[in-house]
Amino acid sequence: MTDSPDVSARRVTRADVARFAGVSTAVVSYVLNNGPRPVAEDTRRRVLEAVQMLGYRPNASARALNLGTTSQICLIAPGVSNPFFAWLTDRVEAEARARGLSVVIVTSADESIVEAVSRVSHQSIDAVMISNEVPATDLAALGRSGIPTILLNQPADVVGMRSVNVDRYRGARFAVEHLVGHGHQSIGYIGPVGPQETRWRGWHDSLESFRLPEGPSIEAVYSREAGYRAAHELTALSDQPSALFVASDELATGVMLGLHEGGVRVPEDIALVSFDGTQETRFSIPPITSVTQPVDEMVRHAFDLLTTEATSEVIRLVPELVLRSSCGCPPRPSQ
Amino acid sequence: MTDSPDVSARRVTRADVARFAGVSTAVVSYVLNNGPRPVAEDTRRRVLEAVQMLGYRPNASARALNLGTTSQICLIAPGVSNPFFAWLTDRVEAEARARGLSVVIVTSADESIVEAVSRVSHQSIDAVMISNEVPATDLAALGRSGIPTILLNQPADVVGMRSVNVDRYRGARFAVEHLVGHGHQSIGYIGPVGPQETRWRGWHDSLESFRLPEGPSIEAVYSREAGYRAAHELTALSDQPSALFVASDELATGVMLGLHEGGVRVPEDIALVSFDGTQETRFSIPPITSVTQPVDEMVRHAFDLLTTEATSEVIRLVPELVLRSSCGCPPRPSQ
DNA sequence: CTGAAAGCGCTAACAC
DNA sequence: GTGTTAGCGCTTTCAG
Repeated sequence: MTDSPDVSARRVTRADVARFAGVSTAVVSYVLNNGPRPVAEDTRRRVLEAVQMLGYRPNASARALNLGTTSQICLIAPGVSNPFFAWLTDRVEAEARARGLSVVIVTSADESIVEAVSRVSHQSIDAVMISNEVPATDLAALGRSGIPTILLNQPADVVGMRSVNVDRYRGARFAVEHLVGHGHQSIGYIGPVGPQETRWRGWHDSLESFRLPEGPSIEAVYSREAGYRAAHELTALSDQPSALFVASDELATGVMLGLHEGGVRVPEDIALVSFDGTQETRFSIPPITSVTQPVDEMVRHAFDLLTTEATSEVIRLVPELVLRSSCGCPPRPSQ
Repeated sequence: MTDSPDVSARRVTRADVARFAGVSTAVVSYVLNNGPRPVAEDTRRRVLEAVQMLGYRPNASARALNLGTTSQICLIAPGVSNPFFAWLTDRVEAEARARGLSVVIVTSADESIVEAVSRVSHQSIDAVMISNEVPATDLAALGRSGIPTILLNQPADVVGMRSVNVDRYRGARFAVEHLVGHGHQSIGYIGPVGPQETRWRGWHDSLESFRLPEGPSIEAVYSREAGYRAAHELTALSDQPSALFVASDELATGVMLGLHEGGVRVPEDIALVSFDGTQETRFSIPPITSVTQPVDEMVRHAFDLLTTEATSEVIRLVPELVLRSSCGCPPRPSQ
């Protein structure tokens, strides 16, 4: 009646189960996989019993080898300490689980994306989702890996590459339009700067459409630190903007502290809108108005694309501006 | 000179490489694995060239089947949206990568840990690290999975189970001692409550040692929401404590907002110390004094334990109180 | 409804 | 220094 098998014993295989149940190995497979051939109810029971008794656990590697599929996908991301990627990662894991897949995570904060991809290509993985921003030059190497790949949260459309992302340009415009709509005439920007940067461009073009002067634009990479320093730069400026569009929540966290230390109050002295819409924005002091990414939807689409024939399909979703206190507009009570 | 192989072609195997290079499959293995037999420099070059030409990528499943090892470990955690687990996950991934392993993540926020473990046990995984708090009843099932397991960040010591964690009890005492040392006589607690809860006990016992009355203790699960609500409960109390020990950073984030809304200033009206020491504490407003976990060290020990003979070894590290503004003591300039 | 057997792609004895 | 070959544990076709 001992149900915990000897630990030191050779691992139980399908052959052991077959022997114990008095059937062939094929039947064991039929039972365990519910097919592809039918099995008599009685036999099935015997097999299941043997499995129990022996404490048999199938060997996933053998199965993968045979089937040519591992039921594992890989998520490449800069890391999960950034709350947006944490959010994304949690959603990817949940969705994968719902579809019977598991997720291998690969962080590529300090190494090139090519190396990350190459590392992944040495594992047997059914598909890869890349949520890093991939430099154009690395794209070719990426495609050559041979593994079905889908770009997640990647701003640029890439030829021949499936991609699910959010229209950051429009998101940025939403933010600026909202601020302008509430009377702001001088709107600054903190984040990656340049014509390649969709959020910067959205901010820039939007101001142009409104024939407003371009507020100060301070370059910052995606980190709390960078936001913090940028805010200090900003408060040192002679002409302060009345509002600020910050390219990510993570940045915004740092910006808020920097402004606070500089004696600049949000939203009284400066209105602030950020981009991402993670949990942090809800519990920041004050809570931050943020262009919120439809992460659930994005992830669902990504998985759907995986089971799709089309080799090149781009899905672009529209983010939504969620109002909280940081922009000075009366936010809904609890958001 | 076309180096991108036909996509629709059957995947190239080691046999193809061998044929192309005019050697046996064994030699290909010897080259690719740098052993176990020596290979003539010239032959090696030919093989490597063939690999290049054919775009050969080894099949990890086959390798795993043969070797009985996958070079994958699994990290079970409640999820990465909690900044502490995000931190932990990033460190685990980095350390794994440094050791040539990859990590599959399994989130078990909404399912029982037993199910998570069972799911993991159907994958071929070399080892599992569990950073959830595992109910005692589930421990047996866990051990029976047969996969080398190590408890990460688990407060309780478990017989026959390797474990790396932090002395939360002492950590909590550090927090309270610090607050008492700075004149606080009424110190409250927010977090999981009860004699099982090491942080609660640390707070409780510490007050007892100082012969101080027990401040208000408000139960809260680990979420920003819960912290937020707890803070509102606290501000509604007739006798406010002058200081607060909060069981986690994530909770603290919510608490800070709740206090803010209740018109209670930190640290002027109430000093606050939390537990974990994630990035968020540095960029909170004000920055939060926190009992900081030695995550790097913890993770390194965990991996070391994996390659260790000892089946039951417990490593308990000591956290460190990192001073910031939230407790009202003059913090070092930039921490 | 059940069984025998041929691989899946790789590693590493073991021969030469 | 190189080649032959027997598996690793599983799935599934093809015969019964």
